[in-house]
Amino acid sequence: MTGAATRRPRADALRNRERLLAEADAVFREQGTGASLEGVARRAGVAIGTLYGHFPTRTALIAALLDARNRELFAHGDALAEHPDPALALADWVRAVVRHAAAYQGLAAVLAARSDELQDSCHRLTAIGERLVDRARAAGALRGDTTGADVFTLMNAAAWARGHDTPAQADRLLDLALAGMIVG
Amino acid sequence: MTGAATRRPRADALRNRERLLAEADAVFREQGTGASLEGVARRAGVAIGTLYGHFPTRTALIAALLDARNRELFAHGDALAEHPDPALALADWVRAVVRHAAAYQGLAAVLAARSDELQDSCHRLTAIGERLVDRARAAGALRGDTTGADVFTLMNAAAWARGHDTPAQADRLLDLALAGMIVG
DNA sequence: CGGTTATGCTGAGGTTCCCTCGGGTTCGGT
DNA sequence: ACCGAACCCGAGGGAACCTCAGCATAACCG
Repeated sequence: MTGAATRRPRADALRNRERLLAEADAVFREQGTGASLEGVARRAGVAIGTLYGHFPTRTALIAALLDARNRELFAHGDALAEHPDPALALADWVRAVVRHAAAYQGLAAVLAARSDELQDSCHRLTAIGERLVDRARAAGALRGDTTGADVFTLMNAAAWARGHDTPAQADRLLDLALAGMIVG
Repeated sequence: MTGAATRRPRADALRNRERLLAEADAVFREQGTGASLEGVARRAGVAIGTLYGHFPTRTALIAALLDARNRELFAHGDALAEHPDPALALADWVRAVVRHAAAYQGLAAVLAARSDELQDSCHRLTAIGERLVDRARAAGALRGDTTGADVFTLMNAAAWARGHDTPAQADRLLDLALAGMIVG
């Protein structure tokens, strides 16, 4: 029943998938996540139907792009859980995620929408954040009743600001909010 | 040369303009600033060309909508300049602008783009903010080198968060950032 | 009040993008 | 070499954007 002895995926399918991911990454960096998918397909030398065959949804495409790059971010987050200074660790984490999420303009909005297709990435992300928040709180380094949700909102807002203001200005906002969150 | 003895504007033009503004306000509240302009025109009982005749650009339409409602906001801001507690005044101002800018989802992005069509509204807005910042700084209520630009960025980011998260969550973010900005 | 003229309205149409789907193609397996 | 599944193609129907040539009508004038 379950032993479906599935056939090896076709070589051209793999090629096209990689090509699409590469071009989508480039286009989204240039024009944001709202860019034309027909343009992506064109640049990848592939028909539009092929793109939809691999990625039924814009969000699915974005999710695939993120998956490919999340390993190191997660590794960094796990390492930070051992960091001697919980407050610094949390701040470092937030800044890392913001830099990551600002890769494509418009990504923050996609993440904030919390669609099913991004559940995996988001879940892991919030789990790490939650853990760092708990540790910081235990160390008495958190002001008031700051929660993991607050951290998530802050990361999204800062990532959004990075795409609509100068990065330097967005970083100032981030510093401000972190100063309000973390007891010096 | 300049004495062109211009003719009075047509009554139907004025009617259509008002109708368009009213429907645009309703539609933008429901669907955000990205809503279909053809839908707005339809709801206003007017052809699409009429809409473009009055408002050559989506941003121009938004600017007209804001103009109509900015009087009270500006009045509030001017009143706050006399408030006995400069820190409270600044916080109040930020919160008021954020509530205002969250009327339509997507408005924050439009404001952050700083197009010429919104120059008037934005200029006045930042001027009031700058004034309140200066007063707060003079009273020693501001942390570090916080600037008017920081306040502007914060307002935008918070307004964005309001449209993409729960308002309550966005307000928590705002409180956090204000706590980081204002010396208790 | 009718005529004149500027002002404003209309809606078809060119363009871009979205997404689907039937038919043709190509690859993996034998 | 050949079968069948897996995959690719691209036309095409929708929606929205924006323009523009021609028509309608409101303001002005005598």
